[in-house]
Amino acid sequence: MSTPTSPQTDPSILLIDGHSMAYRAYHALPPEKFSTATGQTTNAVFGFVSMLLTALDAEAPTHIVVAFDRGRPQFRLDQHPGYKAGRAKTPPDFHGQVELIEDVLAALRIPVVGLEAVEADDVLATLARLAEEAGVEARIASGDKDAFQLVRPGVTVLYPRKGMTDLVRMTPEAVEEKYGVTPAQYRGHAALVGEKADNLPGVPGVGPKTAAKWLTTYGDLDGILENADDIKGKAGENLRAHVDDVARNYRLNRLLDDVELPLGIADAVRREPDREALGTLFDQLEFAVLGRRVEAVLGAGEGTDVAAAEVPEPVRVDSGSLRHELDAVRATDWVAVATDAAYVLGQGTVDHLALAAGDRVSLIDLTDLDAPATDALSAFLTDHPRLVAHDAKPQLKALWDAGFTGAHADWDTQLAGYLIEPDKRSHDLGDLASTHLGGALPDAPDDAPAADVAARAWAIAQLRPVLAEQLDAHGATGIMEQIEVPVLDILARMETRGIAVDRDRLDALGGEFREQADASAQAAYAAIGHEVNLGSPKQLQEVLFDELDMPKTKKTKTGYTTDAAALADLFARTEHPFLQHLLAHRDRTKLSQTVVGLEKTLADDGRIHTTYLQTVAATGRLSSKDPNLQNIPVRTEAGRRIREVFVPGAGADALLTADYSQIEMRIMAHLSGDPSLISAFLAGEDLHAFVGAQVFGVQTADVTPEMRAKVKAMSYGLVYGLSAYGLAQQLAIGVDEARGLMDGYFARFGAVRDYLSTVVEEARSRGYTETMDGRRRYLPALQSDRRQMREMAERAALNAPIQGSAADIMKTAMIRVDGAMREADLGSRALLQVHDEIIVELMPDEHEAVTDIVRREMAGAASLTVPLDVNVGIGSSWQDAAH
DNA sequence: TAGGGAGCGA
DNA sequence: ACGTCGCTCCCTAC
Repeated sequence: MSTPTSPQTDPSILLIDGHSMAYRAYHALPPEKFSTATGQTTNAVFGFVSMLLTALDAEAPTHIVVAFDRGRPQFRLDQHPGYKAGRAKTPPDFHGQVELIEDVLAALRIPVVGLEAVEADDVLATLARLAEEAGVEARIASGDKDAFQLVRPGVTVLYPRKGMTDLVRMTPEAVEEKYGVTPAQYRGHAALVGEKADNLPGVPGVGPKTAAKWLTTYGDLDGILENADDIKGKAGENLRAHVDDVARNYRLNRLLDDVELPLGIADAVRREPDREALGTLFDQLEFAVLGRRVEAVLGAGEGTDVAAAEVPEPVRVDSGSLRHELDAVRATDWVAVATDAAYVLGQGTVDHLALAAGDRVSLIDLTDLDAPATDALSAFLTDHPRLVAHDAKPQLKALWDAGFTGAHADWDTQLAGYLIEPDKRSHDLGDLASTHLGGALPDAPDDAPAADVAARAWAIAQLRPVLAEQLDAHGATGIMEQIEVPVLDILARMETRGIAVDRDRLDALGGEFREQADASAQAAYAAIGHEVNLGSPKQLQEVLFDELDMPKTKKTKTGYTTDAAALADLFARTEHPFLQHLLAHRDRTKLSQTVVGLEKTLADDGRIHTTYLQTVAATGRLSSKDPNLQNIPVRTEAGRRIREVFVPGAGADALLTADYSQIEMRIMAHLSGDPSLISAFLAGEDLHAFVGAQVFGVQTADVTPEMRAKVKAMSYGLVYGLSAYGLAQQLAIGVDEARGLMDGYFARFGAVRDYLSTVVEEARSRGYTETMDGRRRYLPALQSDRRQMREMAERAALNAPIQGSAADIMKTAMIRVDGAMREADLGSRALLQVHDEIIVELMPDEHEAVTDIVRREMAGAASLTVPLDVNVGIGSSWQDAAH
């Protein structure tokens, strides 16, 4: 498609009637199918944006403006106070969507015009005239038929049909075809027929056909009115009786093409979108598919493809020239490294490696290097103190696999992007280049994939100083260098090592769960007399609510929930055995699936190698995938049996688990400075019993298990921004009782309440929250005037400093533990991290030393006003090591 | 193939 | 409307 900045031989302007198109979208798309997690309806936004993309794609305009109605149409109201009266009130969820559309347009850098007292179509009519005078083709996208009067050579109206992406091109010929009148006659046509939506009645009994016939006979409306007396029949009679109405309609439906505008055609030149803002916005709107369409339509910075234009031709390096090349880049400050590392069948491969420093880019074909050159490169990757990569972790693993065992990274542009914008879903190099370099990466030519490696290295080299400066501005340089980079290396080693699994035991367990699941399914079928897919919520709803006529549960988007809590509740009411078997089946299939997932990822070396993601959790936590080892069951007896299959591997003789005790509550005590909470931790008492005693006004010894459970739920809930309603829901108690509990809590721990409200207010005024180590999370939604979004952001603001500080502490602990074990020359290594717990594989004779190290280094990872207690256990399996 | 429902963990 | 941060599975509609 055409590029916004390149000169065009055929300039054209796309003029969009914002309100009419948004309104059409609102009614064209079912709102229930377009709503975000926060409950925001987005059907109008979605429809508008897809229409916009379609039009941009099809018309490739060089200029664009969107006009919105604001205030009231003064000129028409003056003449006809009833103008647009009686129109259905705009639905409440429409207005907010117009704001969102304006947000999208701002991110796309599309100029928006909204004038008090002037309707959008008058603005468009004026712009169409200006365009014509400037020799610019105009395309008007409008759902308002009045626009048809503007059609002429050089001015086309795009009128939406049914779906939003089907735009009919109304040229002069198309208008004649459809209405039997010329565009110039269209106003008269509309005046005769009338417009219900605008409360402008026409001549009774005169429809499009008659109006067209009269207009062709008499030329225009004046001609008709002059000859009104000659027109026969009922229609003629009606016309004579309604001449005033028709004249009024004609005056009112004229679009003004001479309103004063704040911009001209030259100001409407298309500009590069703000991709960063657009990404954030589309994330919020949950427009994943549309986001990709934007890229397809707008191109990833096509036309300003700085990277493509400027990336220097790489120097091809061979064994003979390698040393010289390494010396050349060694003399520079930072050196960017990129590879084509990939994993195939659990084995890392890497064929090409590119280095970039300043404007010099060199490309090395690793498969072509002789042994001395390989050694030289290996030494370089080991010793150079300023290597920067993008998403270094998988590349390091591949390089280690390929024999470059000392390869390391000192900086990572992906981590930098993450620290700057932790809420973003992905941090592709291409995205960073678009955002910070003003142009996208060139596509890799199919015939020369290695050229892409060179371009990536070059982009990384350009990005490092830019991102380093931003990191500084965000106060995140320390976190990058002291925490994230060292952790990246440790994670790479943990992943490479993996954790050993007793395969036979895992298989046996899977069979056992499968059998139990099948038995439960059979029992469930028997209870209702037929088979049904127990995994289908839809079919379950039919059974429960239609067939068995049970009371309806809480609504979901597509029906009524069949989740475990609802099923348990239904069982309490109906005691229908089907429910019990269904719940048991759910339970067992879940466990069976977990086992299958583990079996699938169990590598030939008898170990499972998860992948930790360091740049996805907005709070600073890690996540784990393929498989996720951070959600292995632990709460039920059967679930814990899965933990028994994780065992020490060859050479090791035990596993050690070490976890922080109530780290989030301790951080809460520290950050709030609440004296009661602090003294509870200092006294080393059972926290929940202590809090229970305070809240219920009894001795600690008299706190019942029920009281303890309630207080525990509340304490943790507070960290997440729990409401009285939510607490009531969870504890199955009344909202009043829940509120009483919370009041009692805050009466005793007042500093906690103060802290929580301060956190939110500070975040609101500064724009971000901060962990103890200064890791920020930006929450612009705190300013939102949409309550639901704002409250969600407020809860995130409550939680982020606490969850994030815990994450920082754990990362620091991992670095300290790893360092201490190496320092002591121990062979034991950490294998897994589960947020507040690490799992270490113990070598013989190292149990005591590692236990000491882990205790000391974890407890010492932060200094709080309360102690950081660490529980340690050793055993023959993950389960056995639990304490 | 993408999104929803469900469920596991901290 | 009503508790944060994640990942994975299956089903279903497209």
